[in-house]
Amino acid sequence: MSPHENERLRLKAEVFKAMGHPLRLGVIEYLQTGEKCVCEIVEQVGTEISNVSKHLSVLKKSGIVADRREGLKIMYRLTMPCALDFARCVENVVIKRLEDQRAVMVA
Amino acid sequence: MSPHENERLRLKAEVFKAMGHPLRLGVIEYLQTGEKCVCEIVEQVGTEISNVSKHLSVLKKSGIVADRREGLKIMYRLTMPCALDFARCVENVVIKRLEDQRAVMVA
DNA sequence: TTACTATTTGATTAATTAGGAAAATGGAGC
DNA sequence: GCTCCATTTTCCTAATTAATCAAATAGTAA
Repeated sequence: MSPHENERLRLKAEVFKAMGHPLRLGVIEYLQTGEKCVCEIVEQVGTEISNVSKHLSVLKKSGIVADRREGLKIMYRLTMPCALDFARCVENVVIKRLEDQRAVMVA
Repeated sequence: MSPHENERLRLKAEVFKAMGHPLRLGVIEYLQTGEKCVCEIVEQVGTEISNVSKHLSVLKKSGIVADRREGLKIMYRLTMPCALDFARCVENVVIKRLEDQRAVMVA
C-alpha cells in the first residue's frame, strides 16, 4: 500500500472511530434535531461537561461536526449528513441483533 | 437514557468502532471484490496472519462480515452492504480533507 | 497415526482511550 | 480592571486496544 493510500484509509477510519462510541453516537443523533450548545448536549447525554467537551472535540477533529460561538455559548452542528443515512442502516442491523439476543434469552 | 436505549447505542457504536481501523477498513474495501480466504486478505493488507485473524474476528463480532469453511480455507464475505454506501460518502469528505492538507503544506 | 496446511488463540508488552476533578481560557458585563 | 459564565484543557488513573511471537486447533491426505 502506498503512503497516500495509507493516509486515505487512516483519515477514513478516523471518521468511523469517532462514531464508534455510544456517547458520541448519541450526540450525533441528538444533533439531528438541530444545532445545540454544549450545555444542552450535556443535559441530553447526562455526564460531566469536561467529558462531553472531549468527545465533541473528537467529533470535530474527524469532520463530523463543526462549532461556532454565539455569545457565551458554543453551538455544535452536524457537517456530514450522510453519516445519518448510514447510522439508519446500521440501526436496522442492530435492531435485528437485539431481537436475536432476546430470542436467545427466551429460549 | 433507558437501558434498552443504551444497549441500542452500544451495539450500534460497535459497528462503527469495528470499521474504525485502517486495516479493517482496507479489508472491508477488499471484500467488495468478493469473498476471500484469510490467506488472500493477508496478502492484500501485508501484516502477520495472527493479526489479520484477530481483526477479522472483530469485524465478524460486529456483524460486518461472515465466514464459512471451504476445505482448509476459511472464506470471509461482507454481510452489511450499506457499509459500502457510507464508506463512499466518507470517502468524499476525506478526499476533501486530504486536498486541504496538501494546500496547507504548499502554502 | 503422522505430517501438513490454514487459521485461531493465548501471553506479553506498548500505546491509546475514557472518565473525573481541578485549573485554565475566552468572552460579556459591570 | 475584576467577576461571572460556558467551555476547554490538564493531570491523573483505570481500562481497552493493537502488535508480535509462540502454541494450539481443525481439517486433509498419506
